[in-house]
Amino acid sequence: MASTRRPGTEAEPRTGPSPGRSAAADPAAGASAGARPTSRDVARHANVSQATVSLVLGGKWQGRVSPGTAETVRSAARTLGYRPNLAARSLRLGRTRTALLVVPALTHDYFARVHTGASRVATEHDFGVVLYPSPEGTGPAVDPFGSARAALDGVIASSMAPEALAALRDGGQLPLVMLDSDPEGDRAAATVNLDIADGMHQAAAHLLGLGHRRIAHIAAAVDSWTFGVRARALARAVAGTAGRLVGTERSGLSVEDALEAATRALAARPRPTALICDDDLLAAGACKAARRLGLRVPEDVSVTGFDDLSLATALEPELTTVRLPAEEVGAEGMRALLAVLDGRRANSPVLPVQLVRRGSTAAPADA
Amino acid sequence: MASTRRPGTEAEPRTGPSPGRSAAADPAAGASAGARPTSRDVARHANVSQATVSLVLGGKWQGRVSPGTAETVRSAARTLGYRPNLAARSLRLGRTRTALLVVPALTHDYFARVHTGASRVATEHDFGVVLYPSPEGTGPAVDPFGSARAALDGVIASSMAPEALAALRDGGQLPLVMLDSDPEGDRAAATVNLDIADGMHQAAAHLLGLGHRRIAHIAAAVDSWTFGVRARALARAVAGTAGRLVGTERSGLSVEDALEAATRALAARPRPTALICDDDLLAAGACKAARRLGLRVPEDVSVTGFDDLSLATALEPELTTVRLPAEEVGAEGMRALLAVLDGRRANSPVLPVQLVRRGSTAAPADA
DNA sequence: AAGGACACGTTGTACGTATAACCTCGACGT
DNA sequence: ACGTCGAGGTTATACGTACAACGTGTCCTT
Repeated sequence: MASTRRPGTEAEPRTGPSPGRSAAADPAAGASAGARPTSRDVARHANVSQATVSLVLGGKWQGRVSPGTAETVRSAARTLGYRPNLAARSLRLGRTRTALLVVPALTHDYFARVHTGASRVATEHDFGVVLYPSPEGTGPAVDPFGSARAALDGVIASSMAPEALAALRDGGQLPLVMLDSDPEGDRAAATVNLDIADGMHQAAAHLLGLGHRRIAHIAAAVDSWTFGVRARALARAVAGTAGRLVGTERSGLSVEDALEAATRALAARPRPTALICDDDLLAAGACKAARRLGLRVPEDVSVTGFDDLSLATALEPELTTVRLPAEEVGAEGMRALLAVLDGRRANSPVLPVQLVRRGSTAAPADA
Repeated sequence: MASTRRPGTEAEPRTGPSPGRSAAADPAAGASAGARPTSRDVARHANVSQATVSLVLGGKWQGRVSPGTAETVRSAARTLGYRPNLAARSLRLGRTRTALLVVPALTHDYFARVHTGASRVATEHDFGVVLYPSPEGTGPAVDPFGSARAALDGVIASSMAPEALAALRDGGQLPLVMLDSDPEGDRAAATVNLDIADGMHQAAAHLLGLGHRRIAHIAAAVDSWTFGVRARALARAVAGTAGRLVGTERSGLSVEDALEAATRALAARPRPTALICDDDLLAAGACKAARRLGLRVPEDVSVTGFDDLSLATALEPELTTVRLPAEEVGAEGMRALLAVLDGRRANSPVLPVQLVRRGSTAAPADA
């Protein structure tokens, strides 16, 4: 009792002439081997209707199709190598199971990791991720929904500037999950944040505990929520202690820029004994600056980074830095988006961060 | 004579009942503001047929639609905020204008740059790129076409191992462009390669020219065409010169692994005076190893890298390395794929590479 | 004056899928 | 003997778009 044969399903009657299709255009037509099989081909092969194929392969056949027929259909699909046409499915369902991930720059290790995490969770849920390499060269007015070729179900945006965010929401009324962004400006359905303030507190406390009293801040000159938090948290962490913030130098997010900024910071007299940097890239530049001034790290000047990029352990000395669970941020962002799309209540976690003590910090010599 | 009014286009006669759609399901229905506008909405707004809208917005209206009507249509589309439904378009056209990019790991700067380049060219041609984070955690048998949710027009694969490549081609009969891969195994429609051999020759010649005679190779323990080329090219470059290859240590593609490998290489007696590394990450590890052994770079041992990652200039001393035009590789790959899809003849360029001399190499002390 | 030829649109499909609504049996209770 | 009911399917759409094929008036040629 493998399959229940039915009459009347053998010859698929074409409902009418099809003037819109010139079959003579394709010289290879006639042989059925060329084109990709459709659900109708599977149906023909299994002696059932296309609807049955859809039911079986869609998993909704319980009590509507007999187990034997279901297995026949699955087997036919397998032998034909059937893969559903995603465009057709998306058109029918109005959903694409694809999310847009907007990041400032994929070449920054942090965002690459965020992508990895988001992509992993997406794959687990049969979802896709398409990247939007954020408006750096093309100007800020690029429409993500124009350039992202895929139809989208939702958006995950990391470290978005406020104005870019506005453009995003205007472009499409899609569910939005924000990463590393101001949780107050809640145009988002959910937010995933890191406890950046705590990280900065840990870094500052670490330096203060070592005896540092003159600390300079190498700040990222990027208009992003996360860097604002870092500056404020550092100010608060130092306030009321024996230490002092003896300068803030703003720098672009590159080693070269940071080298210049740190050189300026180290020109102050009395010289700061520690540089607290907004990013590991900046910390790398700070180390270079120190050494060019004839100062040793950490003996003459301590340096801390932020993010714990792979760079942190490639440098020498290895960077003391604040480790951010980047992949987890991406993963949680995707989970939140999936929850929203399911109509479930998405939580907006704040993930903990952890100072990692390595070789770039030590007690100051003059303490 | 702005627009030619026509009778009979006012009331769009619904061709029949639509039992497949329960309008009562959506409580917000009735008001026309909720849903995304379709080309038919634009047509209604502009008093033309949907076909005309398609012609105008598709740009194929020359001589078929009057300029005035065309402008009316465009204006209507603008005010309604019309965006074509990509799923429907893909279904109709059988093409998606989306390419799959397969890379081993996006967290490696090189591949992030390849993606950037490919993505840039894609955007210029109104194409999309979806990433396939290659089978590292999930095992090598993952089907890229199952996990990539988008329907695809073609595939660009970088540094693919042979067996993974086979799985790729079995999965879908899509045009394939290979990057950094064996040009002989031409299952690909086109290949984009770097002149890796020349790069290795430049590095070796540089060291030999400085007077180095005992050179060790820190080789990447990755089964990839590009690393095979590096090893063979190095052997050839050194053969017949006053220099000698005094050891090859294989290492995983991480700083930690490279540290161990380089430590082994530097344990040889007489000690090599130069380490030539397959990758900047490995070079970073080599520098760490040297310093832990009390050796200075470059005074006691010279180190060269490969790729010119951002890491190269973050280190101190900055790495002498072979610069690879990563973005250009991605861009050329996408151009080649677009050419193939257009039915044009795609060329398979071999891009030049350039040694960048920095601080990690110098003449040996004992020369 | 007749017959194109052209400009400017329109009507009608089909792409492949998912599902609502319908149909056809055999079994079963009364 | 006959309605009824459920199991196990089928038939008929519609999603939104891009054309192929087919009208219309209008002007120009012969």
